Amino acid sequence: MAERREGARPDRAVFVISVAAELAGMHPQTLRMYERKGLLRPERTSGNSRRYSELDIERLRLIQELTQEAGVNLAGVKRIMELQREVDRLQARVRELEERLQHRMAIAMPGRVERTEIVPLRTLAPRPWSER
Amino acid sequence: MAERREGARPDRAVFVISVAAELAGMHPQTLRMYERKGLLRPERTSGNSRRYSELDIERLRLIQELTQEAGVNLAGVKRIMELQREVDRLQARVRELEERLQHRMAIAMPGRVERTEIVPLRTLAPRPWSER
DNA sequence: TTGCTCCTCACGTCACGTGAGGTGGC
DNA sequence: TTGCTCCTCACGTCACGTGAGGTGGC
Repeated sequence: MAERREGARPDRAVFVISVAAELAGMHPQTLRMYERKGLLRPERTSGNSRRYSELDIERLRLIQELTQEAGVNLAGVKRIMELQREVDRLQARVRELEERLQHRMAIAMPGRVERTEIVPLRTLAPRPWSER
Repeated sequence: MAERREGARPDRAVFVISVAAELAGMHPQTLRMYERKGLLRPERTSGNSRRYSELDIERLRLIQELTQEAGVNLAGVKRIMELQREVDRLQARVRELEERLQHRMAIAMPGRVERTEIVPLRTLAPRPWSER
């Protein structure tokens, strides 16, 4: 198995504030303000300098889109990012449940699975688990 | 069957702007501004006056909470209300899917339903639909 | 030393809320 | 007529972005 390169990990804090600001197209002071408002929390070195990850940069770009294109203020951005996480979580849960139900339907109606719908089982024999 | 009283319907537009503003604890001009920003859309009478429903009042109270307590601006409120609708929709979908799956499990394991988990069907006889 | 980092303070700009002012219809 | 409605305009306040200024460590 190949070893994962550490440099490729998007949560690895590798950028100093000047580089992060350049990558995001922002003023370094703006990044400090966003942190003060609780919008993101870059890591700190032992010398107390900020270190930003690739994920932090993505977060900065999202903030930029919300503030500049949509005109949302920072309190709004914070709430929106929280809600977006909730949406993502729920979407994953829906996918998981749909897959389980699809799976059940495949047992109930082998070869005729098109949608997850409740159907009467009366005339249908379940396919044994061991034959799957 | 009893007839539903029309006055009780929360989507019925019954309040003129001065009353709606009083109920929401706001200035009438503020309500007009919110409409201009697309945060809510009260009905209009044939004479072009606004008429607010109970649901509109609830929406106004939500806007008030987001702006005054959380400090969100109106662009943010708009986006947050859209995302909240998406969250509500997804939560309902999750409940629906969980119920369906629970139902399937009840068929597979009568009397032993605790969690929705995939289990082997090999040794279990399905409960006939007609007996439910 | 140079060029970064840290922080605080201040200022220009803009959004928001609200009041004034003038209009029109029940 | 009175009291509402409609609208636009203007002003005070505050948040946001950014620059200055002074500090400290690799």
